[in-house]
Amino acid sequence: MTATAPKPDLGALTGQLMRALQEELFETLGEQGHPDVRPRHGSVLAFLEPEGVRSTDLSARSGQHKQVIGTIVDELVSLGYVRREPDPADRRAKLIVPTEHGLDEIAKARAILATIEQRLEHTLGEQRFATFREAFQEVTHLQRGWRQTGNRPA
Amino acid sequence: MTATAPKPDLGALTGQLMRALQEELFETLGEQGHPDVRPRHGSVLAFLEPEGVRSTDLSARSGQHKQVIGTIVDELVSLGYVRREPDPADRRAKLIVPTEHGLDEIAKARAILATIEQRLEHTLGEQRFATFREAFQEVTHLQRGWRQTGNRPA
DNA sequence: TCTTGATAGTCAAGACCGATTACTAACCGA
DNA sequence: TCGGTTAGTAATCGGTCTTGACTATCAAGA
Repeated sequence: MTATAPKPDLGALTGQLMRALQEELFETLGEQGHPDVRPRHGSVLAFLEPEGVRSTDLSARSGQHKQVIGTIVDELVSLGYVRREPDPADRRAKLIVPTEHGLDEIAKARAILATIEQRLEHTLGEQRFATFREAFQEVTHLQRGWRQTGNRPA
Repeated sequence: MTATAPKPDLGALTGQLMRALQEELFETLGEQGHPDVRPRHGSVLAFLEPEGVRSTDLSARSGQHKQVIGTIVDELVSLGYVRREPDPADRRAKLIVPTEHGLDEIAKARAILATIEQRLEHTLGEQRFATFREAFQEVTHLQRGWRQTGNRPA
């Protein structure tokens, strides 16, 4: 630790936070009976619903290509976390439905994240954390739309 | 856009923000004469100093394994962004020193990030953004140390 | 001076992950 | 029924991190 930069840029900061969150989440999940879920599986598991969700919806929600979603679902099927069911409303489509094991993972992952947030809330203070949380959400939303609102004159 | 989850978890949020930041940063860098820098190069370029920095320091600052830093430096050397110089203080060590081209990239990257931050500041309001920025930094720092402060009783 | 343990950097193999292109089957409106 | 669109799959490629091992050097002490 020679000398820490006085003001790390937003990009570096975000990358460091994501890595740190992933480390705690997946390490703890491993200790709680889910040692074989990996970060990329989050693109499916984090957006599932008990009744099932279409691959295309998962793709839109997570921002991943639908091909990537396809391979992730393949893995999760063979690991016993989800199954594919035909969508009664559209014969082309399939619903990705969580199994019992999948529902357990989803619940545990949410609990771990909630614990992390509570720890942060406790340290930062309730008011400060709530403000941060809200601003974070808004910043993410804004930045996701930079192509429209940003500096695209010419 | 079927139905957006009411409160996306901190992990998903962070991932989305990072992706959005990367898109704008590297797309703009490409338009400004640096089309061949990629996100991973940030682990070196974002932490460089004009006088040079050791690989080990870059590793510690970025959180990447030193082997990864080594390959990134290889790439940046062949792209003309940095060069390796012997460290006069330690014959084992080498200093990673930015070239003119590298200094230009670093300056432009910082300017782009600064522009993004200014845009966010303008939308959120000066006070709110400053609070967010500060809390973000603290949250990242806290989460990076979860192994010490976290729930590690047994 | 000689030893010993730690540190700087590199090599090599393997696992992991996302992007791209192309294709089939089914939908839907004219 | 024709034609454009959408859901999902297949196959491949390039990029990225992880792990373990190894060499050279340093630094501290017997």
